[in-house]
Amino acid sequence: MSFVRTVPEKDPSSSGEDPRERLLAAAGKEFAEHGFESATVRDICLAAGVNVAAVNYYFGDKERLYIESVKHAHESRVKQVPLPESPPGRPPTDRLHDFIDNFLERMLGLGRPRWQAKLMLREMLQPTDACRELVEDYIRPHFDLLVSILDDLCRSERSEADLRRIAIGIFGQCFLYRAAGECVGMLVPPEEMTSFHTPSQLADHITRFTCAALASSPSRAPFESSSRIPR
Amino acid sequence: MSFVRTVPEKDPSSSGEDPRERLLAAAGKEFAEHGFESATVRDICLAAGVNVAAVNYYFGDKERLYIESVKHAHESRVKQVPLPESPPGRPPTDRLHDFIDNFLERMLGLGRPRWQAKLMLREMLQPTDACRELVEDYIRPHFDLLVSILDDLCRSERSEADLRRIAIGIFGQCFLYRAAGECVGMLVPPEEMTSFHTPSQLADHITRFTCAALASSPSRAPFESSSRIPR
DNA sequence: AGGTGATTGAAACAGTTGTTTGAAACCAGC
DNA sequence: GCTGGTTTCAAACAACTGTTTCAATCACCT
Repeated sequence: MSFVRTVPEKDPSSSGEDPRERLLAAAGKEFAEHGFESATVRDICLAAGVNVAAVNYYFGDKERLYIESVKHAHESRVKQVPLPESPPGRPPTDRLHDFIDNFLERMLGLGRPRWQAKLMLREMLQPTDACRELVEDYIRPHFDLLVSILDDLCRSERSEADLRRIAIGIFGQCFLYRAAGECVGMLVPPEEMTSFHTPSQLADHITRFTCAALASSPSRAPFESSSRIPR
Repeated sequence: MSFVRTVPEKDPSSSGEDPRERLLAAAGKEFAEHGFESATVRDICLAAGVNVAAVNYYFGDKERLYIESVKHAHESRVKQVPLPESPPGRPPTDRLHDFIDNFLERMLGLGRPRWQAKLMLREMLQPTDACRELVEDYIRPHFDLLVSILDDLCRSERSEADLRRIAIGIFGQCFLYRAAGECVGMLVPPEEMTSFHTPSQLADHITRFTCAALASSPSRAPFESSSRIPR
């Protein structure tokens, strides 16, 4: 069932720390789950174990609480998971694999708190004011690193624009599993899901696929649209 | 600004037809824009130009109106845009291009009503009961067709599982532009956006990229992870 | 014309929303 | 003990939510 809302329980970890911090954490989870409009301050305060008046006292109103919670999730995410660092001299092929593996692990891995990634995903799909900041601080460094790896990989034989397009394609392949993973699970047999679509298997596959495409030829071949079908 | 809600105006096209139909159309737009919980029946009825009591009269309650509007959008979408049909004898490479071109045009093209695709996207990201039906009726036929094209393309030299993984990768590349297009626009220079990331340019790129990867070698090479970096 | 059932309309229902209030409780420093 | 400021609390606020009511209106048949 999908129309029943899950009632947030008082988080056991929501005791001891300062209430402002607890509010930020609880708000992040609730906003990630329900979005800005549908998440209620009462649920957030219940989960944080504070009185409803606290959000007004510490943040003024719901909107500022939202912005602060997005920033907070974002910052703690950056601290937790730094950009992948490959040792110098490592071949570009392996550096690409390191990058994709790291990226997928962060998006799909079970270790980290899921709601942080979910909150950021929500921002990307329905951008609010927090989005631009998010992209510049968090997405772009990854993007630039990926582009530079790809540039090394094809020994600077491709244009910047082409590299960016390829990088976006790699993002997209990772992205689909994070955003629409449940639907992917409906398209693929279950046993295949657990054996062929784990983060590490996927990293191998995407790396292999990308390297194969880049290795084959500089830019144009082998496809050149022969005749276009009218749409 | 992103926190201000747009007030739905009475749609000029909402006159003449039967109110049940107008409700379905208005509901689709509102649900696509705001989601199930945040869309209000009053806004929907205002946009449809009917009384609030009509939703109870025709559908019983908000939830059944939602399910019917998703189905309705989905059905009219299937009628409008059939699967791409390539003439017999057309080489697999071109059939792949036809497919991707058609798929991208449907997701990004300006001709069709945007909210229908948006409503379906919303279902994929946060599946409700309508999702499974949506995947089976709408996504899977596309998916199966793509897999069969890929199978022809590499002359059945790859396993089903491998083909499915490649097909999902293609979906993902198209998907990213639809779901997070605004963020892509922040990563790429504006002039590049209009000249390198149009649906038809993208279709060429993705087709070329995929063909290059498939052409290079059956399965394993050229990447084989040499040494793994611990995460 | 008159009657019958389907449809519409304005108003009201109870419950929830974000926000505010003003009095308690707390916790220093004296 | 008391004092002054900070923090918490239950209660109330007006606005909005989905839903229901019931009389008014409409279209159609005899």
